Amino acid sequence: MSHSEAMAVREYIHPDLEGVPLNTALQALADPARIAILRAILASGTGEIACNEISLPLSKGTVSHHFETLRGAGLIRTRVEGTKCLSSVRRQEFDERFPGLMRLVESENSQA
Amino acid sequence: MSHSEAMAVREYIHPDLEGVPLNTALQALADPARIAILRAILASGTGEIACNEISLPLSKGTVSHHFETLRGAGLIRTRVEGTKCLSSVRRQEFDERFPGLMRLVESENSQA
DNA sequence: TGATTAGTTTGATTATTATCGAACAATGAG
DNA sequence: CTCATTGTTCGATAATAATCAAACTAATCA
Repeated sequence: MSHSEAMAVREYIHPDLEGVPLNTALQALADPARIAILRAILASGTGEIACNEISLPLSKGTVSHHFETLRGAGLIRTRVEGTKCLSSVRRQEFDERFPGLMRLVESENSQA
Repeated sequence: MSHSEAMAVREYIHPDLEGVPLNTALQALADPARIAILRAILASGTGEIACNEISLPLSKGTVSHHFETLRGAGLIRTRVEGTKCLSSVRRQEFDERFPGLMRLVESENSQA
């Protein structure tokens, strides 16, 4: 492909929270791996985390899939930074849409 | 079987809410049919409902399974009343364990 | 330009969950 | 006792969802 041609820059779709059904949010949260990802982001100093920064016993393809699911449910926002993609929790928006939900994820630190 | 022999009376197991992991609760709630059942109970005048009183496009075997799942997650309590089994929402206990969750189920009246 | 890093996508496989119909069990009514 | 009602359980199937490995894309670096 020529150097001067238009090159599709990686772009992420972030849904409007108002359009996210409760069921979608609950389904996204009903997986231990995704809960672990959310907690890792929340626990990070910067509030942002890259896919490969979180250590889960999963292949990178699977981790990418979980990030995608969280994104689709309006739980995280992802931006491109060089070669990596930093994700943050859409805390305020999500809280407005589903009050109390994220707080539960945050406060439960025992089991899955 | 003789009339005087011990007859196993239908008995339901209701878990202690403290022992219910967040993940179990979320998974139980991540199904439109179960959300519909909870809403039907909450909307009923008595606060109790029998399996067959709720009209869903599902076989009775499947409905029974969903009630069982809700029971296992500590969301409902079921008692035997004659030939029917009346289920109610364990509202207060559930609210103490997972503040805000049931409220979301209750307030969302649009989609799934 | 070539190599490296980070993540995505695809295709296939496995695991889990939902679902049904039919058989079964318990209770109450005739 | 026999029948009707209400659920449960079982066995099988269908539909989802999770997972991996490998190929691919983009961006940076040397």
